[in-house]
Amino acid sequence: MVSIDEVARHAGVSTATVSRALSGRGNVSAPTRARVEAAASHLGYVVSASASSLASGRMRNVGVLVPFLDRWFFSTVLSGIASALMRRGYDITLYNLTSDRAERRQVFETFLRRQRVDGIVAISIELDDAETTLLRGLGLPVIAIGGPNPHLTTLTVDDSAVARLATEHLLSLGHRDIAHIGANPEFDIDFHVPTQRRLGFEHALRDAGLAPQASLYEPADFTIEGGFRAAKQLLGTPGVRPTAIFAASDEMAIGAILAARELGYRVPDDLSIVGIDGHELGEFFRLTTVDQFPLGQGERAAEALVSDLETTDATPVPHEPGQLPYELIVRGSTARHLG
Amino acid sequence: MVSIDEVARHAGVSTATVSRALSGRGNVSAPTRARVEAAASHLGYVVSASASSLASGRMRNVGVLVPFLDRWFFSTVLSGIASALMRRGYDITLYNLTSDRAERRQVFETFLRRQRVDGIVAISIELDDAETTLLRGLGLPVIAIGGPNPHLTTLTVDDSAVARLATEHLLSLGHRDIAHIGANPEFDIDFHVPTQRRLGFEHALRDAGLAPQASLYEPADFTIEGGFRAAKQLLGTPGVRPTAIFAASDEMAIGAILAARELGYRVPDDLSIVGIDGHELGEFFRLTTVDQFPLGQGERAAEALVSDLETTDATPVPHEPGQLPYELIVRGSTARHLG
DNA sequence: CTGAAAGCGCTAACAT
DNA sequence: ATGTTAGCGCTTTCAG
Repeated sequence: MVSIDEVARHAGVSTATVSRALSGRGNVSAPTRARVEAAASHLGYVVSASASSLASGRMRNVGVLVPFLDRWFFSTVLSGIASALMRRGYDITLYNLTSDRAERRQVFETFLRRQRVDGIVAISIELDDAETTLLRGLGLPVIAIGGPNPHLTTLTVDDSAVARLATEHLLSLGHRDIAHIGANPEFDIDFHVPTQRRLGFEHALRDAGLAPQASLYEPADFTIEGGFRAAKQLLGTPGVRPTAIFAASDEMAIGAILAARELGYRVPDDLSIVGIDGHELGEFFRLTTVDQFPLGQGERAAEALVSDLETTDATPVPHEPGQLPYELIVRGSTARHLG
Repeated sequence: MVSIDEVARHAGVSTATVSRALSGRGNVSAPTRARVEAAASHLGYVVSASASSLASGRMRNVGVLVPFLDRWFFSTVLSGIASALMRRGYDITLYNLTSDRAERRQVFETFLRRQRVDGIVAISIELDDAETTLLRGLGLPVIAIGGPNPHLTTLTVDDSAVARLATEHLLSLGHRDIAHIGANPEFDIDFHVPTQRRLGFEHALRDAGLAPQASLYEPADFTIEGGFRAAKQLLGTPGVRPTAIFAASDEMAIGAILAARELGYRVPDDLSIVGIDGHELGEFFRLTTVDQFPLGQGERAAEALVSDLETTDATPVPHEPGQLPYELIVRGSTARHLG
């Protein structure tokens, strides 16, 4: 591997100047910089990450914490993060936090403490107190996406407002018996996103003078299959039949569409279905949804972190939480209820 | 950050001994090692990655090249790689190779040359010659998954055999007019996987004494939507109507199932459909498929790479290419054709 | 604007 | 089995 000395020799300057010219920190005359750059690219020189990091304390690397790699939402956010960081010249180190407690501890106690990263982006991670403490103890800037964590700088949509918007869309179409597929009100108290969406749903109902009906709740796990099962349950059970379904994720909404079809309901004629997220398959299924632009969320988070990192001020830029955009996208899965 | 000196002081030994005790290289008496470990964990010491790398030349980090982050197959393979590497104590840095030529060059010419990784796993990347050369020029062990690249050590299923198996399944059920959704025979010559699958399909047909019929080919892009469109086309066009569809990916097969339903065909009664991959939604759609166990592929590749890395022999373990397992999973999307 | 030189925190000979 | 010490390749004062 060609090292900085060779470049220095070729350019007829000291290694210090090469370092300055290539990193852009410190003053170098234009002609000198040009010579150095020429020599570097001629020799194919690239700064060694470990040597540079050791000397400077900067890693040019950010860690990303994800709970799942193979779910659309997470991989899409990750994709946004990756492209933004690459543009800024940062590497990205991936930490897949499984539900295995021991493995998770490992990540916090060992992997993240190797001083490999300048900062961390955490995607929709539900951290327990011990983990939050360890994370903060790293002394690194951390930006969380989704599911507000009071102890971390968080970038998130207002999940409650998003759900309210989706519900109000249904209400404005004349629906009154609206079912809810999503959080289990009994067990999911710790999971912010599902719960916030459920609360937003109920909020909208109450604002319209309607009381939530217990029989119209069906919990599901945010997958297509889960949504399918829940919708079958909802539509198959005798009693009050919903004219619309609010699904707390697009994947569940798609499952619900499939279930409705299978039972012989026409969507949206017999049943309206709305989702949340902005899933790539939404268009294909003509799904009305509230898009939260996950790709953009990833990009924003990455850019916020990098600004933080590259801001020399002692005071980091304060990010006001919760102000991510969302938008109702009306497609073909919802229609007026003429009751 | 606590450094090695503090640990040495606490344990009453030299830094060299601490290094040896913690890394497991070199001899340390059991009691000394215990003291060192106690001191380290007491102080919360973790070796600095950059210092260790600079001194040893080992990074404990592998780079992963992926073309897409948000497609099921790739994120599943990635997931397998991540869990295997984490178990072995390796970090993983992610390089998302987009189709943007300039960005790709950046990855090969800068990112990968920072000496941040000990080795590379490339998932189904179609590399041009320049890129292959740059990759080999890194002097790092590289393992590719999928789409045999003659210049790289490759782990891949025999895509042609996989496709043949899927096709033979249909033939054994009595189907004769089998449509093909997948590679575009004219334009996809450079893409190994689609092409190999098409060849396997044709191979099986010929072995059964059947000639491929041009009108039963419909190219698609390996997505659900693509499969949907292709199937509509195939089933809607007057002329020879296929009794079965071979889809070169599960996602396209799922799209085809949806298209068939929409047109009023019952699957499998009126039309059999088979896919390839082992997609997580396969069970939900009762899709007959040939599973190639992508999670396991990722794990295997990671483990092969790590063995390579940790083998002191000059001669790296030779991996015979192409011998990954696959298995026909018969579910409900295929049935006998009683012609 | 540029150079000399002292580290950054660890590992790996080489001694003992 | 353990200690001593010379780097690893860069960045960053400090001088000039």
